[in-house]
Amino acid sequence: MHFFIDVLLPLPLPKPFTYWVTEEEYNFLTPGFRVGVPFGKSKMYTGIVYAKHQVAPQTYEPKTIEVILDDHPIVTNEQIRLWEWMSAYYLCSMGSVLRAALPSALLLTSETLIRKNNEVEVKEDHLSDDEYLIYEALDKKTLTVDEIRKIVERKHIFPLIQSLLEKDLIQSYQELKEKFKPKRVRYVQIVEAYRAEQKLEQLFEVLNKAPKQSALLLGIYSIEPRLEQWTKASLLLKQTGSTSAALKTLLDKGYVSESFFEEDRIPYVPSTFKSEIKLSLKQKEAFDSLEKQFKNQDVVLLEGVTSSGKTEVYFDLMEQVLAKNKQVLYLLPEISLTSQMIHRLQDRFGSKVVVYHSKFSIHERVEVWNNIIKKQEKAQIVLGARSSVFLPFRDLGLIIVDEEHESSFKQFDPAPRYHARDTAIVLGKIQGAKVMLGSATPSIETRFNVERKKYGYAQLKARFGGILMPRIECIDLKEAHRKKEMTGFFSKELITAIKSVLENNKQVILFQNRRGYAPVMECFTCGHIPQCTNCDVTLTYHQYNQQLRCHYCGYHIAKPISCSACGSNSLNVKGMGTQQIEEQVNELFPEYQVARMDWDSTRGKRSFDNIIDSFTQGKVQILVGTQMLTKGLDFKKVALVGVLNADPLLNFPEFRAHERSFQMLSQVAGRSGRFKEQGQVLIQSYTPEHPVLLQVINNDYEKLFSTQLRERKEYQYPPFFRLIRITLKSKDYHQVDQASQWLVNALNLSLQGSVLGPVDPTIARVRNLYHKQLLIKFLDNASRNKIKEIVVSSLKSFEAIGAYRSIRVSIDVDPQ
DNA sequence: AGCACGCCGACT
DNA sequence: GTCGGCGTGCTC
Repeated sequence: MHFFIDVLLPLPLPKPFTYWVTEEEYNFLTPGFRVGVPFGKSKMYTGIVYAKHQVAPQTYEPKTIEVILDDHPIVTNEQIRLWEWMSAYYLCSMGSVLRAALPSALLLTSETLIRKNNEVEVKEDHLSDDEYLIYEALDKKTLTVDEIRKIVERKHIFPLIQSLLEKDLIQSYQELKEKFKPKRVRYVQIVEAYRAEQKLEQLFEVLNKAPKQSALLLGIYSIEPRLEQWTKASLLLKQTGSTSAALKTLLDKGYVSESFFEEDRIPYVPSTFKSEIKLSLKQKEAFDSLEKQFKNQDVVLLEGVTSSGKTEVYFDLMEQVLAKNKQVLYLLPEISLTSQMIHRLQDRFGSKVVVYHSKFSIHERVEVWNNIIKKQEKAQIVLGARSSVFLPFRDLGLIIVDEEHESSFKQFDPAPRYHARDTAIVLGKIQGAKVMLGSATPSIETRFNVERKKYGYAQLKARFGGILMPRIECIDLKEAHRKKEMTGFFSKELITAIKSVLENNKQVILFQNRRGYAPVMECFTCGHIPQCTNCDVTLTYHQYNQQLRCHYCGYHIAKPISCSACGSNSLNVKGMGTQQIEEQVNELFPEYQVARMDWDSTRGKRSFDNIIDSFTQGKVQILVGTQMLTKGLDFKKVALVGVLNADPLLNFPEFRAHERSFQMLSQVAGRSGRFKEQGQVLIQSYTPEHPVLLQVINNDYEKLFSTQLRERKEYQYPPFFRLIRITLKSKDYHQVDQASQWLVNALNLSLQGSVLGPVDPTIARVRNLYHKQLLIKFLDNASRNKIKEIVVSSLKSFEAIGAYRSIRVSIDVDPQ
């Protein structure tokens, strides 16, 4: 009898790989176990058991597995089902899904180590210089391949190692390294023999000339009078002000013993929730309506304007699910995961909340993973960014997708290019959990699904505490320029409004969308703008380090003094970056403090929190920033929001541009007047009569929705049509040009001309690769599976063409 | 994804 | 000649 397992590897392979196992291993293993398996020439990989069977492969001889890494499966069956859906829906390999799903610390790979063979005598004159160098270095310790590379300062060292192996002078072996290490904390206690009162007194006498050691013993007693208990060493040292040297002496003398205990990296946070906080009438209505909707629907949209207190409604809903002892997943876009939000949730639910997102260390992620799979109480609520849909939930009762319309829920690169909201809905189906989508400005797709009764609907239309919606006005930049009423980027009206707000001791937010307004350097003489050498983009000017940078490939040069095209010295910074706005604000309002917040100025989480703090505390009166300041933040004293130019947003060449503009402007506007008084919003634009601006001013989502539906239908876009975008990349423009034409033709044979392109994307060359895109459009009610089958089979024939072999293909289902 | 292999141009 | 570049194909 033969026994086999199919193993998923974290590589973009088309299917699982089969390995031999023993009968015992076969009986022990189930899908979801981690195994270490040999793969390729020398590598060892971590894989996940996908299936087990007794069918011997016909075309190859399977290898045996190296090791079983855990005593229980670390992936649930439900997760594997979600992975299967994702791989089929987003047209990517299971391996890519696996790689995205597991915290990297759980995916160990092996390292090849080289050691000296001491059994064999060496005749040194038989060795080349480099060989001798390696051989000598191995005297001291075993080396990794990388270390050897450094020693001989050569790139290709395989021939050298090969030759030494053949002479039997060295041996190579593989080592799997566990990356995750539980945090171990030192505890101490007085040894049993000295715990009795008498003995302890004697001990103090013995130590009367060692005051530091006595102090430590006293310290142990004062922290934990029950001497049979353990005392945390770090706490003891801190409270007694002792050094670890003194403690070591006590340990060496045998008066004290030590032990290490595993401890969580995620600290315990007590809940400070006071149960008398009750929902307002409006909130209660929304809550009841949600409950009612969930009786018949698995997915419900809660449409609630900014400041309406959606969060409190979520919290009460979560409370109900927790009472049934089920888990809750609370999804937020990455930029909304601010400490403000985390603290609010922890205040209410204490240590039941865990946070999971990209800023977490790989160790913390594994801890979260383990706590969830073990269904620990301390991980009952997961607050996380899009990748938290991959966590090993046991018994999920509710998923909340807040800011449901946010495009950052869609992963762009690398595969799997999944949308966390849509994935959450599938996850909800697999887990039997209800899904709540929350937004002030729902995506057209979601709102359309409400319309056609696929989703339930509830709303919360009044701002909490009866705060009025802000007063929004547009300022005509054409007019302002004609009347010569502009100072830099600021119209007269905006300046007056800012002045009046500041004089009333209130705060101002100035919003600059980044799109289209990165600062560049331009030559006044010839008009040349420095370009990236690897990509078809202009280089962006960064003031803080005086560099020109490419945002696509990272290429950078020092700020040039003269123009590289004509040699003149008349180079100037152009474009409206937040930096220049900040400078102009400084000139216009020198007596007030300005802070700037964008991806350039806000390196790291700390400086982000610092800026937020100084603004909330009123140390700063004017905040200039990009969309990152519109998310998950609550400022009480902001009376005016200024949008410096709405046009690039409105004119962005993308079918969602109007929807996006509405969402962004509404959200920015919502920052104004969050407390008692009505806020003011001023939007500068060259096209103040633009329909979307009117919709924003009137807070008329319904109008936006109906207009968008009409346009989307007419131009064949979601939600009526579905999109799949295929991008081909190659070093050779002609090759990619021909190849993309071939692929369009091939696809159109089966898809009756519904494939558009190929076109050059806005940025046609990135990292020296030329891009071509094609777009497949198909009716929403067409057979999705059939179309995807056609795509897959066409790509298979494509890859079989030798001339196109070096072309890289990526598929984006439901592109943003 | 690695990683080795094979073929090519640029040098000591 | 040899080193390193890059394109190609395979991995149970």
